[in-house]
Amino acid sequence: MIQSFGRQISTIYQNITIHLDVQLKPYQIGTAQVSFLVAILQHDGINQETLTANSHVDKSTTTRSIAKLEKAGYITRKKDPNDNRAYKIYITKKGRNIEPKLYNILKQLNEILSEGLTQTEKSEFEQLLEKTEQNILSQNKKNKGVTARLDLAGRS
Amino acid sequence: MIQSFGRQISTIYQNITIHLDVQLKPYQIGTAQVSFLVAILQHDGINQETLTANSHVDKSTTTRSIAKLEKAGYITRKKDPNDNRAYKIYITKKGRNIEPKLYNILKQLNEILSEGLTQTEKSEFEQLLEKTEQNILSQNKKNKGVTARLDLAGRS
DNA sequence: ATAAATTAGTTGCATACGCAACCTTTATTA
DNA sequence: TAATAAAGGTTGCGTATGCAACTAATTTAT
Repeated sequence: MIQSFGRQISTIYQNITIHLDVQLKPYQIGTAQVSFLVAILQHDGINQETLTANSHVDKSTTTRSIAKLEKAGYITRKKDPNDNRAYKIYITKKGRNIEPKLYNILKQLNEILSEGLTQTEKSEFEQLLEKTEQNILSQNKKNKGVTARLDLAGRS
Repeated sequence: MIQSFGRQISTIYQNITIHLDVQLKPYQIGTAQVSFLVAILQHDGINQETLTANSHVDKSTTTRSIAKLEKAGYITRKKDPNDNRAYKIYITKKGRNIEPKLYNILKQLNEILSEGLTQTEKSEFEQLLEKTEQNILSQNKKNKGVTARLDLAGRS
């Protein structure tokens, strides 16, 4: 059996975005914005860098996703008075208003995904995903290090 | 705990593409082409429609991904003599040549993802992913049906 | 204190992908 | 058989995302 995990995860991911994009359409945001919006709802005043680090995405992705949330009126950005490079992100009233609807959509998604699984299976699944996530994250982190070292070696 | 499965799967997926894109760079193809190339390697002469159906992607994605594989010289397209609309996809010598390397990359990915899992856990994981995949696929299929029906209702 | 390195964030570029609209060809049906 | 529907593919558009190069501000080192 070739591929297995990778193929399965890819299909699930693509279909999650299809599902969420439909659910989120009334709120004029896309799947990409969800995790950022949730993070900001739970940590009002969080700075962009922390958002990026916690999301495991490229900082340019954060920039663009946050920009979209701001444009849609769910958040505002304010310069960090202690660091003129940095921004802090605050939720707006409009953002706070959709909080319950957003959580509902996410809860539904989880229920759809885990339909037919026992409670034990659900928690097993979460743990397996957690391990897998750590595995691939640390692999990619490792690769970056290797590349940098090779670059240095090339200079000699 | 909000999000859970969706967030985890998203992160894993993104990092799989990062990993695969690096591994596949020497062969001038991207992550998107892998599943198609594997399918063609295993079913020489498969038609595009079947590729689309088995991949659970939009047919436009197939069109573009296949075009890229053709451009890179790994496959050729021939008109189906029995149906002038359809194309059949054949692997080229160049395509057959990278088969072992491709399988190796995929095998490695699986090993990275499942590192530290027991054999039992691996097979559990696969089954859980399989269920999850079916759950979200059938949910999205259901939604399409509903939309279509609503459209019809609207005409009355 | 000043030069060099690092950090926070942005932007251009390339890839990927779904949806809707479209073109051709084939199948249905009236 | 002629009109209509459906099927196989393609293309335009919008969204998402990583990487590399860049700017501006802050730290570190000399």
